[in-house]
Amino acid sequence: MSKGLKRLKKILHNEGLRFTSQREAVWNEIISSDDHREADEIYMAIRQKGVSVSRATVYRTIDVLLKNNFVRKLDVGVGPSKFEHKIDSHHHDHIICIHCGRIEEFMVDQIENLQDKVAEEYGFKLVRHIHQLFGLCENCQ
Amino acid sequence: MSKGLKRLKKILHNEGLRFTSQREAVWNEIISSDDHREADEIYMAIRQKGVSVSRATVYRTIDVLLKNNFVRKLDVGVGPSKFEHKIDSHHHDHIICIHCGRIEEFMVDQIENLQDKVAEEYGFKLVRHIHQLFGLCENCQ
DNA sequence: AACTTCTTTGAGACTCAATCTCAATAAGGA
DNA sequence: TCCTTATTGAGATTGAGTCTCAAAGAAGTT
Repeated sequence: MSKGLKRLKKILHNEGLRFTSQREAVWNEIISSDDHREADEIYMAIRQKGVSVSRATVYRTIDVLLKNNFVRKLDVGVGPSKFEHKIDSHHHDHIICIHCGRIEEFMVDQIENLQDKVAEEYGFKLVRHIHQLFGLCENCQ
Repeated sequence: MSKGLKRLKKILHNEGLRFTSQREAVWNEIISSDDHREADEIYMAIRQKGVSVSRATVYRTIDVLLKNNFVRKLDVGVGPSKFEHKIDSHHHDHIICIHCGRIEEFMVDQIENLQDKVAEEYGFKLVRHIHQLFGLCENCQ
């Protein structure tokens, strides 16, 4: 059994959930790509491969993965949310082209530290953050 | 005529739009509060005051104000977007309690500068950004 | 003021991502 | 294998936001 599958089983076990072929298919599809994809793209990709699954199950499985921090949800401000797996991937934020939709990832330690400081100042216990830069990429200016 | 009303007329003129009582009412309602309110709250507040306006017009007017940078849209991750006016208000980002919904504003020059640097690195011309910290406020921990 | 043109409004239909329903199915422990 | 309980899926539903289009109204022109 692959390392990834073991992780999925562990997550499901921790949540008291059952291991099903649908959940396995969603998991496999999500970890198979480093793209930022919407739920429907993931759903279609699974069906393309001949596995039977419903949209509802895709959304439900993504919710479980989100809750367990194996998937990151990305609201790009227009249209449906996008998702990316977090396996072997360190934290990063996004810079998004408002014209062509291109998404690049960035990570600046100093910003992360300043965020922590802000949270502390306001007495907040930080859980997550959204940091997205919107603009025009070099091809769209 | 108030300074605010003059501004509204200027915006409308610049966009080639007409000055109407509905647009005036939406504008007045928005600048009358420093809260972060959703479109429907603004709509209800206007009607409460006896002014007749439709939801569609509230959304349409907010769009005009957004486009002209007199209103900031705030997606808090759950439920409808919230709006706040930007009159006499400098730029800021938000730290949001995921339990009670409390919203505080913060602004760190250093973060803003680092963002500009990131955009430059990636060849992006920055248009706007979203920076939201989610966590538990002191009362909800 | 009256006329004309063209924008705006509003009630309600519509969109669409996401969630919910509930009967049928399947996981997994005994 | 049986039994209990979670899961699935087709389709209904939700809800924020947008669109439609006939009627109302703004603002320029005479």
